[in-house]
Amino acid sequence: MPVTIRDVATASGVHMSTVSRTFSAPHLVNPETRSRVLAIAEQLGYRPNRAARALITGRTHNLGLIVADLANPFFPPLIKAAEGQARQRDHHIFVADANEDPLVEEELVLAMAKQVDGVLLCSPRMSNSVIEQLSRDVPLVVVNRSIPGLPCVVMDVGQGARRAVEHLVELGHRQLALLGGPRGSWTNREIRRSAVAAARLAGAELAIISPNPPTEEGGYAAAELVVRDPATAVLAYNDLMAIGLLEGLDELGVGVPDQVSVVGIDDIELARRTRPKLTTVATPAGAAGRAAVDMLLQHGDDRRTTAQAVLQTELVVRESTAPPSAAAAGAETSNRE
Amino acid sequence: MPVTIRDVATASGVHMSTVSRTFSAPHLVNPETRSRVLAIAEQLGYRPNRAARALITGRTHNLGLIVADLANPFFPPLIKAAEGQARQRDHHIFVADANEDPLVEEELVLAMAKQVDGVLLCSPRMSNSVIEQLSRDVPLVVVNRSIPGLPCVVMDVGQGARRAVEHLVELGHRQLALLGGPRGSWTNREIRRSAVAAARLAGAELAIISPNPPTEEGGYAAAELVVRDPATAVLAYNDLMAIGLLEGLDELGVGVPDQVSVVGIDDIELARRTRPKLTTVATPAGAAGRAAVDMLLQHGDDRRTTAQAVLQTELVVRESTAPPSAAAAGAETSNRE
DNA sequence: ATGAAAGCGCTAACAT
DNA sequence: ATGTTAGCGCTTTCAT
Repeated sequence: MPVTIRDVATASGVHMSTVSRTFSAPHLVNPETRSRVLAIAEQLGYRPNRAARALITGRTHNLGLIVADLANPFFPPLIKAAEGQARQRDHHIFVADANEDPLVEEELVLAMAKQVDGVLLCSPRMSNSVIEQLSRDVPLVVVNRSIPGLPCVVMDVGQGARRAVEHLVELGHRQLALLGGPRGSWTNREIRRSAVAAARLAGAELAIISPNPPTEEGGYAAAELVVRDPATAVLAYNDLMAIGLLEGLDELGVGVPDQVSVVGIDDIELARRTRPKLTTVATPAGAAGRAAVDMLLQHGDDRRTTAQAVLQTELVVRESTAPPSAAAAGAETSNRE
Repeated sequence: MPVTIRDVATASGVHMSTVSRTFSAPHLVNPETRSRVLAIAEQLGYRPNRAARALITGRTHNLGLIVADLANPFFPPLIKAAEGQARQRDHHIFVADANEDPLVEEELVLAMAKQVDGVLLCSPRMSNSVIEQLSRDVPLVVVNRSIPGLPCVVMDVGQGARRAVEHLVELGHRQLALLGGPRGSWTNREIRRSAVAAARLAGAELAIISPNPPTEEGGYAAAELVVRDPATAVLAYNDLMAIGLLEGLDELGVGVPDQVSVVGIDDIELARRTRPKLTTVATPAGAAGRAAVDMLLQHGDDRRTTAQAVLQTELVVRESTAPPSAAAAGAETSNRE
């Protein structure tokens, strides 16, 4: 039923190889023949079978993209940017959701391996060694994680976390809390490391509440813990958690930023729309997606360069941060009511 | 570099075909040989090349899934459910984002055609005829749209819209507005049709504000139009728009539900978290994803049955709807201030 | 139970 | 500029 290269060949009275050339190396075929073949192909509705072609060329013109969780609004902009970039380079992107599960992640890479020219691993939860292992089967570019020897695209969340802490300290906060993300997250470790260092440097205390699911629910559920802590300001692993925290605090009657300041990370679309609007560390998701695609595509030609792109982040101050209130400040000496 | 079936054959001292059988028809091979081959394959890290296998069997064990917009939170639950179902059936799902663009959509289907056993088209923006055309190249299941002769999974949004209108009327509203979605959306037409009918039946007026981008921005931007309209209650094309509208109205100092009631459609996660919590028509996205996968998979065996699954929707009343206020009710006779 | 051979749709030398 | 041939990695008759 599907029309093959052979059908086109017979119908246009040339050999298969000529039809093949018409598509993959047009300049090698007589213009007249070419247009005739093209016409027939069009008329027959012929479409080259990319899978069959890949079997021999070794290039599928497909890229795989695996994300930890499709439902996290941080990813769609990254994915869309990657798709746009890939399209420009005549490639297609197949997305798959790993469900925050390292095993699923691994299985997906293996399943994709032979059908794509490379895989973008976004915020992988697998161990470094598993990723290194996998990278022998298929070219990999890792996003949101740094692994020595592998091409990586990371956002400088460490710098972002530092800026966030500095911002809070400048406002007068001395008791901070960090709402950590999931285990196995490189980003989480980076944030914690920088936040701890920055707090120490500024002479502020930093309580760590961790691990938590990197979701709104996670932030929402953590609201109680935050309230029990003497912290007057909290930095969350990502915007989703920060937003959940906002809701949780509101539910508990704790005013933001009056009683507690909240900072997120990512600057997802929604961060502009909360009440109060969320102060957050903007990460360039779109740029990361494009960079990752570029690295994957050029990595194919030259397997030696394993560049590590570091993208800058930026603190966006909105309404969820303010100086600690007199009431809260007093809590350090007197008891809370 | 990649290890092939031939490598395994030589290493285990049997013929390729035996290795092949070990994987695709284990019962046809001697248990001893089988375990030996399996051991060697494991040790060599052999993975059958699905693409090569597909060339001959005609089945890739991959499914394509194309969504109108990955950034719409309505889709992730559907996608995740579809992936789960596919995994159970030993299939993988490749997702792609059509960017609300019919042309991109078509291109994606064509690109996927030979690499998947079928494609799930979610909320397609293409014309019926284009879809019908494409369905000759690759098995298609359409979600959120009804096309005669094609297997479809639709949510009964018409019934949902009717219930929403009835709910509003029961509360006492007589001036309603419908915030429509994008052109080319089957769902949009269904909603409009049912809402109009239900309003007429109930003796209420229904203004139609359309088309709008089916996004938060779309709803936000429409707030002004809503305020100019005498309507005391509005039904939005989806939750995203309803939430945007909530924000827009808030910005304009219009209280919800005190001055205007708002109803969404979809019941996305976020709808539970807005302030006020959104009254909405819940659509069973997960069930739709699973049903679509099932249809696609059984459709492969039996091309004649083109079932149309209709999934029920349900009105979820939360806090964004209330009786019209005296002030607003008075606006019909006196002038608004 | 296993081997031999043909071929899926296509491309890539190598001829001519 | 075009045809011939071989073969990518795998499955599937058909023999044995």
